[in-house]
Formats: sequence, structure tokens, C-alpha cells
Amino acid sequence: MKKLDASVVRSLPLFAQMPLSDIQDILDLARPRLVPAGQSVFEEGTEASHFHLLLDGHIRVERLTPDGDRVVSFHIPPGQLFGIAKALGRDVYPATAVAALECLVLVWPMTLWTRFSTEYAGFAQEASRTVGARVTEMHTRVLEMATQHVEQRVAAAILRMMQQNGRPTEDGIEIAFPITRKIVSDMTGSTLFTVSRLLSAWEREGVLVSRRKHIHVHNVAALERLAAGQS
Amino acid sequence: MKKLDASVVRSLPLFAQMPLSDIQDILDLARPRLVPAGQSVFEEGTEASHFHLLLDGHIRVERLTPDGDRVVSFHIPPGQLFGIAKALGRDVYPATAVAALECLVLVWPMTLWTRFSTEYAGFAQEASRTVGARVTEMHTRVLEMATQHVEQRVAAAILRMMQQNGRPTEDGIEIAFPITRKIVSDMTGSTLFTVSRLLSAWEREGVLVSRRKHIHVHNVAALERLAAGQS
DNA sequence: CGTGCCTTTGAGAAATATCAAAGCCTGTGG
DNA sequence: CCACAGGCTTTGATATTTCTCAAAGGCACG
Repeated sequence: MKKLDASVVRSLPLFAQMPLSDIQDILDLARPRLVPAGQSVFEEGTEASHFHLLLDGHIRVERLTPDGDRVVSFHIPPGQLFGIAKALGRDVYPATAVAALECLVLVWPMTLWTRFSTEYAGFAQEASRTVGARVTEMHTRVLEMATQHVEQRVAAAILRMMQQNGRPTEDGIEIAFPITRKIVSDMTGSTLFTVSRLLSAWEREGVLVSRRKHIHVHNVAALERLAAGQS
Repeated sequence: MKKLDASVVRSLPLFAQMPLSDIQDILDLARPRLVPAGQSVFEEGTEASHFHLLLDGHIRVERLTPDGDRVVSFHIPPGQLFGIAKALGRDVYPATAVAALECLVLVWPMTLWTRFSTEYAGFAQEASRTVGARVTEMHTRVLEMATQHVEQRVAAAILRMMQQNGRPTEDGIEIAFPITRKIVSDMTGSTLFTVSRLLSAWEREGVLVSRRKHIHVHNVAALERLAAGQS
């Protein structure tokens, strides 16, 4: 196992306030793990034995209903902590984390959580911030689902993915991970049929282009209007 | 201002692991505040200058959409911390807290948050647990809204309020704070008309009784069946 | 004892799901 | 290099849920 170099990660918010020596200490305790696309990093309801940092790839966080329906909570971009059950005062993972594409992950035993929180400046604070951002996003989704129509929710979901995980290309901003109609419908509480119709309509209007599993947004302003329900 | 007595609150989970002297220190720094029914304790988006502990009454946590729709996130029973923006790494309150009925609240300046978290055993952990419970509930609601019909969601919302804030009476379990059709619809992403129809139907079937602003659940099992969609 | 919420009920409209069928990429294995 | 299989996507027709709008009754508090 090759040694991890602190300089690679020092630009992440998590480590921003830490001296290099602290970062190196933390990295020396980590185990790197390569997760193939489609495989889960951990499963909802199992013992939260480790916490994780995503270095590369994209994680999809899912929950299952009692009758097997899947709901996608959010996507995690590189640089973020995840699987941090301890920050929620929990002993089991509250959701399943699936690699949307091949992921490089750092893994620490959860027993180190308390130590990291107290010993390293900014660690606990950054963990709180991560939790806060997720709470806010979830709150926003409750709000959207309660008050908006499917069209607005789908537009908002695509907008959010574009903002958080977009990559500019010559053909508009591309969402940086594979994304099917089914997954968008799972995110918005809709059906893949309705999502397909919406995407087709938006493609006709020049708002975006979608090839199989990929979405390129052309007209951000139009998408924002759709999300706001002004059109 | 009369002095607060540690023995009153020592049974709360927040203070369970703390010596009486610590509890007294914490209480000596608190300011009590009586909030009349219907008044807000703090408003979404304003600077999070204080954090709070509910001693008596019931708090309703709300958010407003850009176009003025209200969504009720959850209810807070006595004994819980709230307005703990710092635990989410935020500087403004993420939502508005309204007194569902007259409330007695303890208030501390947010500047004490970091100190309490580091100095008092179990404080940070209990705060995490509180955050975790709210995240879990919100997660559950996203899931419900995404996969279930209005009838199931309304049943689940009433069931949850009954479990978290129920009071046994001779006439079934009563939800311990005033609750209108409009609020139930705001909680479930529905309309007061639909909620009214559902409650009327359930009353005919003997599942519950609802007078103006009050709900008594008679048949818990039936309500659970409705929430599960098995009927 | 009136006025303002809260609630009920009905009829019609709209959004979205469901079901069915078929087309189309893409990666795989021959 | 080609054909195939499986998953992804499109589109149409129909069904259903739930909202919207309208009108009126009733309870509680001042």
C-alpha cells in the first residue's frame, strides 16, 4: 500500500485550517479503497464501522422504502466526507452509498471520529458544515415536493446536479456522472415516463441535450425559469 | 428574574450525564423566555444569535417558499434543543420556530455554544443526536412524499404526531397541541380540502375523532395500516 | 351576538401515473 | 467485424388521484 501524500488533499476545505503535519497524521491512519461503478460503499442499516472521504468519482446516496422503492437523496462530489453516522449521533448508516462511477475513497475506522473531532482544529466544524449542507438540501427537497409540480422539481434537480457536479464542455455544461431517467424520477418522486417526456420537450426547446445516461445543459436561464415555475 | 433550579431539568437527556454543578452552571447562563401561542421564537434567515431549549409547550418549525407557501417541517416536544444553527455550521436560522401553544423556553447566546460543546460531557453528543433525529425524520418525509399517496402521508403524519406528542385521555390518544387541517396539509404537501375529506372518512370508520383543532386517535392499528397503504 | 377563522361537501379540471408496445444504443461474444 | 441481448428511452392511450374553485355551515372568542 503506497503512502498517501498530504499535499494532494491540503486544498480540501476539511484540511484547510490544518498544519501539514496534522494532515499527514490523519492520512497515515486512512486506508484507500477503490470502489467500482455501481457497487455500494456501505449499506443502510448496517453498523457504521467506518467514515469516508471521497477523493475521486461520485457517490449516490439512496434509501429504500419498505416495499422496495428507491429514493435518491443526493449526490456527493469529490472532497466531501460521507458515512459520518457519528456526526448524527447514530450507530448505523442511515442510507446506502453507491458509486455512481468508479470512486477512490479514503476510509477510517469510526473509533477515530471522536479523537479527530477533538484533536484537529476545524475537523468537527467542517463535519458540522457538511451535515448542515445536507440538511439544508433535504429541507429544500421537502419544500419542493410539498409545493411544486413535477416539472419544476425535475428542473430543480437537474439544476442542482449541474451546479454541484457540472463540468463545462464545448457542448454546454455536462453533469459529471451517468444519470438515467429512472434515477431522476427516483430523485423527484416521479416516474421515468414523465421525466422522459419532460426531457424530450426541453430538448425540443433547446434547453438541454440528453443522450443515454448523459445530460448537457445549454440554457441555464431557461432551466432556472422552469424550476421557478415561471413558464 | 428568579433563579432556575437544576433539579427540574436533570432528567432531560441533555443533562443526563452531567453532574448537578455543571447543570447549574449552564442554567445560570440561561435566560428564560415565555412565548405566547402563535408567536415566533426566531425567524428563518435571521442571524442565529441564540440557541434554545424548550421546557414547556410545543414548537412548530416552518419554512416559507419564495412564493409564500408554508411548509411545516416538524414539531418539537418539551426537553429538546432547537435553533442550534451552529450544530449545522450555519450562521442564520434555517427555519422559523413558531409556538404552537404558549411555550417556556430557555435561551443562551450562541457564543456559548462552542464552550458548552467542549466543556460539558455529552452536550455535543446530545446535540448531534438531536440533529440526527431531525435529519432522519426529514429523510423519512422525503421518502414518503416521493413514494406514497396523500392518504398514506396524512396517516403517517398523524401517527408521528401521536407518537411524539400524544397524550392518553379517556377518549383515545390526543395530539397535545392545536392542529388544523391547513397545517396537516402543509405538513404533507396536500390541501386542506383533501385532509378534511380524509379525516371525515376516518371518523366515519371509527379510526379517530376530530373536533376543531383537536385530534383523538382511537384505533392506532387501523391508522398504521392506512399509513402502510394496506387498506 | 356578530365576526373571523375553521371546516365540510360537491362538481369539474388538471396533472401525473399506469400500462403497453416498440425503437435504439452499446458493449459483448462469437 | 457483426449480430445479439439487455438496458435505456420514447410515445401513445387511458385511468386515477388530487387539486381547484365555489358555497355554505358552525364553533369560539371578544
